[in-house]
Amino acid sequence: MTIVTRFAPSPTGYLHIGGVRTALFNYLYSKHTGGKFLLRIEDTDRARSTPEAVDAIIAGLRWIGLDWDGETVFQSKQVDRHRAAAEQLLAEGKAYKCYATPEELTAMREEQKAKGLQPRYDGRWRDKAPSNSQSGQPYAVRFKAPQEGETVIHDLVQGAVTVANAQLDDMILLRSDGTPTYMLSVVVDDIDMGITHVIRGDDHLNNAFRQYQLIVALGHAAPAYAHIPLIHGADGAKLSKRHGAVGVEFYRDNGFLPEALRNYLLRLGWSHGDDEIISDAQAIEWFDITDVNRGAARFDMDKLTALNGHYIRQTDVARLVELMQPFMTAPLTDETRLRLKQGMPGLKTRAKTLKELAEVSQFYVRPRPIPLDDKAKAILSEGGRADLAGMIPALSGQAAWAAPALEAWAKAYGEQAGLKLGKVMAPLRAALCGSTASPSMFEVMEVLGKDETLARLRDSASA
RNA sequence: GUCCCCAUCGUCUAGAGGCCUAGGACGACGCCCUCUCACGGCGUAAACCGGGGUUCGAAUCCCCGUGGGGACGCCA
Repeated sequence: MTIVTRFAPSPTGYLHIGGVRTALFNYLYSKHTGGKFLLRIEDTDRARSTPEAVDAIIAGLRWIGLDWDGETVFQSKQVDRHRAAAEQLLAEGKAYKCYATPEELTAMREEQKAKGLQPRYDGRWRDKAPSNSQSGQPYAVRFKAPQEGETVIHDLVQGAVTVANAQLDDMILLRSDGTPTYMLSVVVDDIDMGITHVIRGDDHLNNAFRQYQLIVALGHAAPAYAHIPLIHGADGAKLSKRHGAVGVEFYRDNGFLPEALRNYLLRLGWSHGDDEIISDAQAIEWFDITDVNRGAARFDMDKLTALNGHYIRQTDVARLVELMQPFMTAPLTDETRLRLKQGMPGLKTRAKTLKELAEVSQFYVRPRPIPLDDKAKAILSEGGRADLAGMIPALSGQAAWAAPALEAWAKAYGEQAGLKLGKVMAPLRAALCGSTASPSMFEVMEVLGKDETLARLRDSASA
């Protein structure tokens, strides 16, 4: 049997980071088993679905690198199929018409809550034929769910989960305006798409019982279910908008690498011994849905950031220069691009995000005179300027302009001037980089070149 | 409230009854490397929610409690 999984987000504005993990698990499981991974947009909530939101989901999946098989399915285009399924159940006596109004049902639920009961439909139209007064009125179609016994889901993650059928009420299949509900749509679409494994957030676990019954009523075998725990925020509650960074675009726009996010998300609720850095190939080889933990995991930005730093260090220089460009304040010229490529080995160990990488790289691309931060200014005013003035003539005569030669020069100069090496380097750093943190100054001087180096030093010495 | 799920360092986790004096990673702290900041290396502190069982033996199995989470829509 070929395994077919799907990711079925509803387009509500952005691609939720928890959704990305769900998609990742679906993707990985299908790849691991040599199956297919499908995408279905659950856009049946006409009020909330927008083309922009659909685009955000697709762009987000592309960015994170989760490709799906076949055409994207839009649930809204399948309504005829959904409605036909409801009609079938109605004809078979497995569903019935309910004439209760929304107001009436709200009142019913209020009453139940007041009595401390679980609010649920009381089946008032389950075995009742409409009277004459109702016959022309709008009605909803409800599923005639079994009321006795129990339903058990053998969940691949949660294990056997049992619920008493008495707990489940008769869900609505078709609204009074004739449109299908989510419960009906998922089931019909999963059948039509040949989904064998439903891997989704465990906020759907309760729904699974109803969907299972519905599928069986429609005469099909139920798929295997795997309800994975939700991602929680630092406070332990379901990750939501108030936690801040919930959309994938946040991570993309703040300089995270897709491979880092993938690796991080994979390790949330799943592990392979003590392995932390896991390649895509290893993930596909090792991942099994039954190994996913049952407890929810909290999202830890620090760990993601550390992982991102690791992947940045792994990434080759040329790719980093391209990736960091959107974070640069000005477009690169041929000269600055070359400097960045040459300086990148020293730059990339100093940044954990592309955004930071762009920041620590600024001094290579800024036009003279480069701005100095407060600490750099302090170094220059506390004697640094005079030290620089002394170095400039000596450096001007330096012929071999490569890091090792410059280091030899600096040591010799320090000895001769009675300055410790650190004392020689600090003003150079301040003048050349405008700060007190930088890559090795010898490397910086080499990359900048003699002319630019001396020009910057003169800028500061004379300021 | 009712139903369902969960429970190992601050966080992510390893752990399938003896391998556990509980391992790794992030974070924290200290040291080393060093022209600064990073990177890297070394090290320290830090956890089995509580109570009962079962067993020769329990982080691992069972029960109860407690705590946390999720679901209870003519939303998806």
